[in-house]
Amino acid sequence: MSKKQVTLADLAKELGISTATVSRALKNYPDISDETKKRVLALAKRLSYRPNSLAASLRKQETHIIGVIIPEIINHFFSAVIKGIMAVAYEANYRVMLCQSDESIEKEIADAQALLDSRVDGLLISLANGNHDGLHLLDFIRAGTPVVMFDKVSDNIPNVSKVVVDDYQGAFKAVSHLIEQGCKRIAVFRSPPASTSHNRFKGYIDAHKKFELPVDKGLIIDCHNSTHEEGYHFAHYMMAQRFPPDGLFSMADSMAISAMIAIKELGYQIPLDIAICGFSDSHISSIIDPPLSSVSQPAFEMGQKAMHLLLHEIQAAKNETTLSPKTIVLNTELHIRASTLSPKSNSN
Amino acid sequence: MSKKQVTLADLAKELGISTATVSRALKNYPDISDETKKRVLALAKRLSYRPNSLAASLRKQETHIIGVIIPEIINHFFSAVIKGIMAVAYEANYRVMLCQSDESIEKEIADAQALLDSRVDGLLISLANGNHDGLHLLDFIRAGTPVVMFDKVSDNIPNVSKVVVDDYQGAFKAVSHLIEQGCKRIAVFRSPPASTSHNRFKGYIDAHKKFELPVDKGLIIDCHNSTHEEGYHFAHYMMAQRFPPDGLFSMADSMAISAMIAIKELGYQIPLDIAICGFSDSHISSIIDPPLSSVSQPAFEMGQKAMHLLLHEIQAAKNETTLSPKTIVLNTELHIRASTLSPKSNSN
DNA sequence: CTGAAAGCGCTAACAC
DNA sequence: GTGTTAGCGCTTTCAG
Repeated sequence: MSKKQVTLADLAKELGISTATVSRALKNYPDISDETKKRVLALAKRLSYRPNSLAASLRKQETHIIGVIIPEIINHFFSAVIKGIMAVAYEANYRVMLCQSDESIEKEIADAQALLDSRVDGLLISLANGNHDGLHLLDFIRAGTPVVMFDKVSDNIPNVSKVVVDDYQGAFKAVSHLIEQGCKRIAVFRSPPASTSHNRFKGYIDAHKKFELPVDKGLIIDCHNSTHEEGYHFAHYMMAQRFPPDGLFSMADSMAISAMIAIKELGYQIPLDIAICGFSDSHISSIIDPPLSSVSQPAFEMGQKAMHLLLHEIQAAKNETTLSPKTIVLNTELHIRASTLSPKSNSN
Repeated sequence: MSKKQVTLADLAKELGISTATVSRALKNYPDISDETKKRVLALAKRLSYRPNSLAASLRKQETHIIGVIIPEIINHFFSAVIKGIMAVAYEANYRVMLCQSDESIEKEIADAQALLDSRVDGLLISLANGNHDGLHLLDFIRAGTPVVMFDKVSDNIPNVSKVVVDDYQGAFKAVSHLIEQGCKRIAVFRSPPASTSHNRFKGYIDAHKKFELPVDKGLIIDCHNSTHEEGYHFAHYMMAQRFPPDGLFSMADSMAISAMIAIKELGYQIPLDIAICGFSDSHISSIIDPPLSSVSQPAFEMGQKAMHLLLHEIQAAKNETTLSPKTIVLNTELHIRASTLSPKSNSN
């Protein structure tokens, strides 16, 4: 297809030297005379020579490419993570092959397989929702390719480092705050099965325990995909109950925001009738009316940290050493805004 | 580094046949006996053989990887485009190498170079801001690697297909609408130099011409990066003028939204004192108060179309044929909401 | 300081 | 239906 590329051999022939020398000259090896180096560089430039990374990768058994698999790219949180990953990757001279599982486990597996076949030097992955433990990642371990998981992780893969936020604490703080504001019946929009959702739910439960508040099972609402549509739908469902909640903890801002819209349409006041707290602190939360309280997560930093970890592991693998797996837990922060600042707390 | 991978040769030796046969068996070639095929497949599975794409790519001179360069990933528009790209790529069994220029021309050039060295089969790019014509892309053309530009494009590269939205019409409709609502002095937040910004500005000017409304140079506000911060800042600047505008056309929703916040804080009413229209129709526009009128762009579709075009060109390049470059222009739609529905139109 | 030669893992003529 | 062989373009011993 493409016009014939110019290769080391072409340069070598033209200069009457060996490809080995040309290769070394281009790579700025110490043992090459300035003279040859200059001639090679000049010719390479003149013929606009471009090294073939494929060939180098095949030979060196390393690609300087890392694979990234995320569930969904149209998502402020994940795009921020990717940005963090790419920032570090760029500095370290690594390229990124990006895949999106679309929350499908099958696609995630297929993508991982393809990345493995591409001989990526490492993999960064956030698991798709669902009760799967990511065992297909063992193929990477077996091949000696480092894997670092972030955000939605699995505990069933030995020897894998992870970067997560403290989902438990975040949820615990959020729900405790709601209770302190006087909420007695706090509904929860529970995201689909994933480590994050699991830990946040524990935080929800434990906050209730701490304040000795009973948990009403009827207020636990399981969502399938954390979309705006679901938030809207479940808000209606929730407020139509015989004893509607006076607080809502939504594990995703998207749902929290749509719920707010639905609730306002229904004629309820926020936070007077129901206080609402989200998770992720998307920029939008501070903008809507009333401003939405939310738990913020350091997405960009998560990407950076994950990539750094991976680079270390790649380095270690090169040296045939093994690092003991690390788990980095980043702090969440509860941003309290009007949607939870209830006068109820006074009348309490 | 990695444990020794199992190769075709390993399978061949174990089975006492040649690598060629193994290769053919795995690829389901017609001229292979069912017997051998079965044996090969079985062994491959047992040893969990994985093909080395690197080697195949080097040999076949095609990688089944496409490069994508965008200015910024934390951006609803661009992530939606990427999603469109990846959806089509996945179906066609292509991988995506993603780069982010961060609106830096130098980084864009470096990324393009790296992608070229990786021998991607094609490139999809949206140019970084600034008055540059993307001439570095000629390297791809020279190498016979197809390029398709989208959104922010350049007209100075011959033989390159493009996918854009009708920025001119979008802006023209938006500004015409503002004028019809009674606005007499319409400020514009002009995004940094780029094809999109250029065309939208033309639409702004021509709408004024159509209605024989003079353009006040003082109302043309040049932004550096279309951020929320800028929107906020320039809103203050704009309203502090001796004759503040009664309309605002912002080339980015981000700025429009922050401007709304600033303007409300200053005590002005929207749209009574000033009507506001944005561009991009981010989900947020329909949520804020008042809902923001905005010009929507079909981002996902843009990604799909661009990838389809690229696939065609890759196919053509393989067949040594050349397609005449195409430019696909997608329609924009003006979503009219409360931020521009001014009572002024009645008193007119 | 430079060259010869082997080989990374795969595919595609070309034989038989 | 299967094997032989020659590379794809690069890096890296090993020799000199």
